[in-house]
Amino acid sequence: MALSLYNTRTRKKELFEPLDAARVGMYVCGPTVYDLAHIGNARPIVVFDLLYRLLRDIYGADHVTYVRNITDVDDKINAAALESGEPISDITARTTKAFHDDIAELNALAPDVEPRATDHIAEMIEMIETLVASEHAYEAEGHVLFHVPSDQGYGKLSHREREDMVAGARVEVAPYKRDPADFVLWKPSQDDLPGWDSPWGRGRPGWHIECSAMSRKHLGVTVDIHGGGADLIFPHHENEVAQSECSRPGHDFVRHWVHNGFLSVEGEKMSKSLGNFITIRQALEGAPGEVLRLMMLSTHYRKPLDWTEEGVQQARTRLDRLYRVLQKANLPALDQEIAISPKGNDFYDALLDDLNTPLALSALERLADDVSKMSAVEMQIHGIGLRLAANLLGLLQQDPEAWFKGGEAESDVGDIEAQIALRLEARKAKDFAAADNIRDALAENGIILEDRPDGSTDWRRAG
RNA sequence: GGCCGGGUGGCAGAGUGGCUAUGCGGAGGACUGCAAAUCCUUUUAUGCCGGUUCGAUUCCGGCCCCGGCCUCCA
Repeated sequence: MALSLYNTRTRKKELFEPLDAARVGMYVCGPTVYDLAHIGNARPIVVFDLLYRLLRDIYGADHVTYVRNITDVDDKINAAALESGEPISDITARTTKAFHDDIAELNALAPDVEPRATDHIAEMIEMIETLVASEHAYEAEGHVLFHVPSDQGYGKLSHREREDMVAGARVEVAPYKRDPADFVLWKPSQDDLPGWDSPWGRGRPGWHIECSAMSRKHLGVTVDIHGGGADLIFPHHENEVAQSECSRPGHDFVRHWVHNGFLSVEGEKMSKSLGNFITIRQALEGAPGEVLRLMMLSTHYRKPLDWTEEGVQQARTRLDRLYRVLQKANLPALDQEIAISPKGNDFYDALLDDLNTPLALSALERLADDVSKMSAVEMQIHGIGLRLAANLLGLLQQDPEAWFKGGEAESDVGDIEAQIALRLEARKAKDFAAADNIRDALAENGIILEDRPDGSTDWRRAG
């Protein structure tokens, strides 16, 4: 079985065939660094991280290049700086750091290249110049605009007719536009805002041009996969296609367009006005990153995902159960270097089928169920398979002991064990009231006891 | 209005033209001093109306809802 992916452009699930299996490229639209990332931002991070892991597994880690940009020049950043007085460079540096910290908690691997828009101004200007020279773009009042009617193929990604777009336009059409659908490639910048010298005067790039320029620079004229949230299909990705293909006629910009569905919170669209905006950081206060990751993967990536407190709890329970099997299997320590692929089973096939993670998870849980019923020797062997499979999803990355007991300060472990010893003595003396008091006191501190059949007592931290 | 997704058991969420995942939860039982964990058993579903078919949740048509996008929100 081979990997197939849904392609937004053709609206079909297609066999994924890279241009060159030795150099598979994937570009994903990264964050604009003006504020903490929210759980909606986290979805594409997790989805494309999974795709990255899968591609590495299929083609070899050295043959896949994952590029995810950082947008560090944007009007929203300017607005944030104006409001807080914090220098723009401080905002972008601080927010980029926070972004990295947050998504590391979600077990997202770092991309191979993480280009910044401000490091690629020259490439953008060059592309714009090409477009102007070929009359796909024009200068007007210091702006450079892409002339949409000059692109015969415009609309092929989002499947929109130009007339519809114009009719539905909700923003005033700038008077200097030749056509209402024309969009900005370059715009003049005030002295107090970031700007770069260009053939059209001091200015800054439009939103869409950066991804076109950076994708080409780091992955070539044609890239195998370009991904992002479904809301980017139009206008962002449509415009990227226009710029890229008109500046290099005869070459496809992207072979497979992959878009993840939107995320809502407790049934409502996440928005600042509704007050249901959840940052990754806030979500991490309520649950470990792996739980959030499992939650993300519980729904197929193209479907809407409703983020609920109950859903997070369910994910936690599911993950606990998997870790319990791992704990029981008593596997040797993690060694990522020996990671072999769990190919050729229901689990892997589910992932190959357009990243069907809910189905893959069900296969994983069936496997876990089987493993938990095996003999100790078998359990070690098949337990490793279980862990490898989960690792492909970016799950079960921790040692089970650490999962159940880690977290808070390690210092009180001795105290917990002392209390357990006291309780055991009380139980031996049939003083169950005293024993239960100890257990209740520990429970109040988030420590749950589990008596084993052999008479010993284990403990774990409550989620 | 245009385009795109959805409507599955108490909840989450897949597959599938007939054998009806998986998880969470509920119920009963085993184990336990009692719990916790584990194990066993168990309950309930395919928005509405037609059509195709021996048979549809799955295919087709219509309808009703829900959500997203429609120029800078992942």
